[in-house]
Amino acid sequence: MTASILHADLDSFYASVEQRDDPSLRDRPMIVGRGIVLAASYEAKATGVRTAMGTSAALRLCPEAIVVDARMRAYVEASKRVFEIFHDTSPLIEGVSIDEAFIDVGGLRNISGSAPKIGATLRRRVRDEVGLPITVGVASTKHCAKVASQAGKPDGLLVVPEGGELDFLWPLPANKLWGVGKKTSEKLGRIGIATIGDLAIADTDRLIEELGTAHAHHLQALANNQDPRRVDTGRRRKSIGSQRSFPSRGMTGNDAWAIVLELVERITASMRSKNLMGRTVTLNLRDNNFHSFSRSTTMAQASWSSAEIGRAAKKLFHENSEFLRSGACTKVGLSLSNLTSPHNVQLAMDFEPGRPAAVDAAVDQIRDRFGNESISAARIMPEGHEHHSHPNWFQ
DNA sequence: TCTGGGGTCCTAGGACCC
DNA sequence: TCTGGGGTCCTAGGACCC
Repeated sequence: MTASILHADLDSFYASVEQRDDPSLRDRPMIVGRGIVLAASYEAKATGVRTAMGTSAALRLCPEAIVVDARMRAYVEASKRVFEIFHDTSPLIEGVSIDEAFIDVGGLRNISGSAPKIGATLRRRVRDEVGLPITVGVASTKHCAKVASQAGKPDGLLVVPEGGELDFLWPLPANKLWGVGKKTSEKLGRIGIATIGDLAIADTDRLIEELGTAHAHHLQALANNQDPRRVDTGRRRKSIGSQRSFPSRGMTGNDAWAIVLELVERITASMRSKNLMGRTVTLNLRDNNFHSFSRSTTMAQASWSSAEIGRAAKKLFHENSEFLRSGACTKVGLSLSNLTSPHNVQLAMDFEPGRPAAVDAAVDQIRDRFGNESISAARIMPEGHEHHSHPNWFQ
């Protein structure tokens, strides 16, 4: 196994974009996000500020920090440009999120050189062409490359040589493993596991008692650098959703329903633009003790119609109306899963001049099946052009 | 420290089918 | 009448990630 997997991860992505676009923010502690910290510059992180911390708490740690609002459009645009460089580097790209990807360069040695050389070139290009710092981890497995990029931050290139994986991994704290968070960390701590090395050689039966079979085997394998997962270029989205939270209590049932309707519109518009239909509708709720729960229903057919999804949401809403009207609800979310991409449907039919009713009938059929919003283009081909396709019929 | 908004994956029970 | 193993689908909850 050769070290040929890159994990490329933009550093403090949102904060770096802000510092790039506004020179007055450079080399200064700054935070993106009011409410909670979405990203912080390294100058702010040096004082203990962390992502997902309340902004007010962050300002207590770092009173001189400048706080700016998130500009999602700028981040999406920057991300696109960086991913273009990724795709220019290798055809084998697996995007993980807006700011990170795995890149398999195993087959490129004769064309582009060694993985570390490719990683160095990639970093230089992202810096020169997009103006952002990026850290690259290089290793023989996805997991090790991911841990390496975290260890290499900020603005670094960390290569774990073939055969050196365990020397690299074992001294690190167990929570550096991809998939070990707060809860799992605590469980590991209870049985005396502090480092990845401890986990690697821990008694498996004891581990299973604490974590369950699958989780225990998975983590112990990762700790031993056993990660057979390949860079997967064909990953498809599994769910799509939107949510709103309300810091204070006192949301009425009408407020909540208005928000549900707004979410339905947002989500169905997004689904149509992405050519996705969904069949399972889930209502996610949170109470004033920060306890979350969900209720879902599966429709007979996938849809992106706001009317159909709205009906499903209404059913879920009514089933929980007592809670929603109590004023205890602090968050409402809606998501669609069981996603499919509908084929572009072309309906070709002949009809006699003077019988447009036949077309109306066909459009009605489509409306019944896919919902009103699915019909965004309908054209009557002039004679002799009947076979021209219209690939964006359902965009 | 009083906590956003977007996701993924795993588990487990029950219904239902063969 | 009571019984098996194997499979899929649906629902709910939880941990984790960025």
